[in-house]
Amino acid sequence: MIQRPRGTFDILPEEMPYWYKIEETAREVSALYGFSEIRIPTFEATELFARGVGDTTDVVQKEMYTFTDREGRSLTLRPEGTAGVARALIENGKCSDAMPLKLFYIINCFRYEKPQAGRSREFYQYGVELFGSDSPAADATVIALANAVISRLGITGTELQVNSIGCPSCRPEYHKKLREFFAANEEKLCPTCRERLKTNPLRILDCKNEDCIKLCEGAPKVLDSLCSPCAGHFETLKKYLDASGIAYTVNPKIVRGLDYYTRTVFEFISDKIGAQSTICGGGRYDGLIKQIGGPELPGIGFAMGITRLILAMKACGSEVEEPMAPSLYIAPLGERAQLYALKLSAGLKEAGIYSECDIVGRSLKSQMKYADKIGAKYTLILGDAEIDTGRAILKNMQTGEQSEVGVSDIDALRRLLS
RNA sequence: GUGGAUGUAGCUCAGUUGGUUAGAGCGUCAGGUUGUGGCCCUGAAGGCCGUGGGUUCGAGACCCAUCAUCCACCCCA
Repeated sequence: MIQRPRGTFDILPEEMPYWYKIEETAREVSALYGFSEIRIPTFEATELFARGVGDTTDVVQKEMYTFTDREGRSLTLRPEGTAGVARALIENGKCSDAMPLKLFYIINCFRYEKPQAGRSREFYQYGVELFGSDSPAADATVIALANAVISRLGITGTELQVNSIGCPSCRPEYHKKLREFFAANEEKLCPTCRERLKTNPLRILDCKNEDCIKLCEGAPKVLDSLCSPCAGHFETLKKYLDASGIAYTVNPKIVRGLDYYTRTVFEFISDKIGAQSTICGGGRYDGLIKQIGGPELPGIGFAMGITRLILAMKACGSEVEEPMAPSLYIAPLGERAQLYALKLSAGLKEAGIYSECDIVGRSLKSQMKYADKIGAKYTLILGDAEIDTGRAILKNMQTGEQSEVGVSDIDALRRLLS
């Protein structure tokens, strides 16, 4: 038995209603907000992610599926969508289009991580990117879109957390202050945080270690260290969110692990799906396009983990479409009837009626059982006598009622069934 | 990458202090007299007991390794 690779999963037919609902909702709401779909390659030049996502990040350092192709080029299975979308815009000259550019995508991504509830090595995300506006109104729009999708999916009890992590002009200053603060208290930090002190001191604020949490209480706050444009941006965003009636809490501890984020960062958190509780994560990335070789072009976006959405939908008892049940099951008896049944079934399908017909050669009793199991609304019993007379028995599977109907007129049959 | 728990039929699980041919329920398939489903009854198929070593006269049970799954850390969607 050859098993699927670790961290991958099969999406079985019985799960599809959830996927359909999410994909339909994502497309519908995106369209309402004026976002168009884009599809990008599954793999890209490794350098795109190294430069875009940032080569000090965990994602790039230890989680990428990188390989060399037959010509010796280094390629990487996309670990996220934003860098690829940004690349596609630059490469296709879209940066000169009318602004803002509003795009969404539904893709699979790959990260070499240890699997856990809500975390797999191949995962799916619905993401949205808005380029060409540095106004907090863009931030508010994107957050409103995320909020609308989540609520339309019937997911309740989520919390929106927002924060600002500053920009290239004020963040270094804050980093310096943080570093100084923690360096003075280094012996109180946990081992991983001592490591973070060198790599990314912002992350220390998010540590779950008790001693670190205590120490963080006295640490300089990001929001106090923002430059005035960043502070203004954040204040205005909050005002817009308030005006839109979108509830949020400010969490100065949220820090995104991707280097391209600037200013606004946000997460929608669910308390119902285990430790991987971020259902949607996003933020502003004003430097990204420039960073990967395009013009100066601000942007903001988010991504939602589809399997996490499904976990949350199930936890919330969100309703999804039932699988289609056939309107009619045709039970042929014998060779002649089989032939006739296939023809009849095809005719009904042409008329837009979902009908099933035995193709296994079962006994009538077994066929009845099967018709019941698949939820057929009616069953038509077809033997030699019926073909000769052109009239057969139609059984209503709910009431058990039987009546004789003509089988040569498909239109008449269709009317009977609907 | 670190830690904890768990691997017996398609699914959910039993399996006594190690002891003959490995069990149940659900599901699947077939029957329960002529061409009629749901309930009920009968029967069948389906397991190298995750894999590889070891201990033992004897291992599904014990030991070691390995793989996988789940949970948490980490990270993130």
